[in-house]
Amino acid sequence: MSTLSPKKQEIADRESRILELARRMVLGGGYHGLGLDGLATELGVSRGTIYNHFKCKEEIILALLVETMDKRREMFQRAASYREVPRIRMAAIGVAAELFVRLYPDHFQVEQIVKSDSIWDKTTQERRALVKGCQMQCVGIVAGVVRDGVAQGHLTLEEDMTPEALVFGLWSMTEGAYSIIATSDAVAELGILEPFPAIRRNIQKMLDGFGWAPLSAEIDFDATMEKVVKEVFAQESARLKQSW
Amino acid sequence: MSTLSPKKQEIADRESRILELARRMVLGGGYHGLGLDGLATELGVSRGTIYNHFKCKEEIILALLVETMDKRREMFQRAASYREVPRIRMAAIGVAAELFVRLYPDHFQVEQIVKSDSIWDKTTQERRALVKGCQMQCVGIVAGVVRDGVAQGHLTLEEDMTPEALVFGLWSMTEGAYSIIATSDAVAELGILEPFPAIRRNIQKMLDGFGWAPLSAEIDFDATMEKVVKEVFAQESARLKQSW
DNA sequence: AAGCTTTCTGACAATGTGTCAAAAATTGCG
DNA sequence: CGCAATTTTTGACACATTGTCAGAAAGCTT
Repeated sequence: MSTLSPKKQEIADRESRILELARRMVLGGGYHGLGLDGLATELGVSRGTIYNHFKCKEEIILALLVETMDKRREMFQRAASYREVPRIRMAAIGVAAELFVRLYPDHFQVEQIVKSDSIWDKTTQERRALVKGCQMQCVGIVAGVVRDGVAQGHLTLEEDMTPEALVFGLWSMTEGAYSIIATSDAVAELGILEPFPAIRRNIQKMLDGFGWAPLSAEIDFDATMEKVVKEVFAQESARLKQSW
Repeated sequence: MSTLSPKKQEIADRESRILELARRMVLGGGYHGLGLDGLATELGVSRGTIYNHFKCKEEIILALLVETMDKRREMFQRAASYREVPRIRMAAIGVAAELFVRLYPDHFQVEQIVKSDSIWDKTTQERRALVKGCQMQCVGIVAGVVRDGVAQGHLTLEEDMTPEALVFGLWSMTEGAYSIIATSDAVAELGILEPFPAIRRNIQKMLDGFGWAPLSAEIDFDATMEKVVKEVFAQESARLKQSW
């Protein structure tokens, strides 16, 4: 079981080669940029072979989504474990989210496709469960940090306000912001030359609004986040073209 | 010029019939739910006739987007003119945004499609300009209210923070939140039974974080927003199945 | 090497978009 | 009204793309 036969190995390798190429094609031209014919040709196999790996085109797209979502979950996990007060751990998760979107700029494109098309009908139950599970785990990690903040008395949530509702706000903001950035040049036209710092600031203000101590005015969050980049995400940040 | 000839009238009517039906089809099955063959058949014309109105399928989709965006712009305009302090006018715009998304639930589906696919290449310059213009007008309206808040001393923006950057935050939050709601049942699984009040609250907290007076704790915003619904959007809210 | 199993192939069916010459309908005008 | 000019509509056609499957090829086992 330790080593696969040459043929089996080739097949296993091909699966990731398919995904790698498919990712580039989606990045280039969205849903229609991914053509199974071109994909097969480029890989030096016939179209039928692709269908030995994935039941349909939509399954490939969902597989792409799972790949990056899983990577993000792992980064969130690492950020949430940072040894600091909850509010700073939350900022570390913000660093993770930002690094993620800059490392995998295609992720949001894939996400938009999955949202736009009625893809879910065609895909297998298993893969859909993978997506959902990853999503819920990410939310769970963040909600955990919120809970810690409440437990340590740094943050008091009004009645009928749950940690999850706060996470929903953070999720909305990042999801929306990255989506706007990725699919429109409106941000530049608004005179926002550096969107990422703008997003960070808006998020900080929201957490300030909830009264989560220490407030952003009391701490140099920029320096803190840079520290997180160095200590937790050294490897990832090295792969960025533009420096943090 | 007052009345069109019968034939011209028929053609003019058909254009809106196309859009109306196309909207339903997109709502049903996303990008692929809109089939020009079915569209033509349902309308009792041949496919070629559709192409007399729109150069391609993507143009139809963009036309759908323009229709609803224009409606939203108009609602934003009305909300921003509400005779109150800026922070409440901003809340009125929030009411407009929420009413809009509830009145036109298909809008976000269309928006996702436009974002996912590389649609822009196929469409005409004119219609793209319409979209962009509408977007910018909406942002301009909201930014104007922020400026009023600053001018009246209710809000002080730190240096290198522009009104547009704040609008970007609001835009991100609403865009992201509505997108999450529309395309996933994650919100319900998070135990957020009423997402719209949750969104309102998160937005209020962000504005609180910016220190925009009067703060949400100082005013009964729920009552205020209900008043806006009654006074500014009586007609629209009547069309809602569920009450505000 | 022969036989069995797995994998691959490419022609085929099915579906969908966009085009265009010919047909049909409409309009303008004497 | 009648007829010619113009506009509009039609549907067959060309082309592209996804998914299928019987037969071919390759791999594995003894």
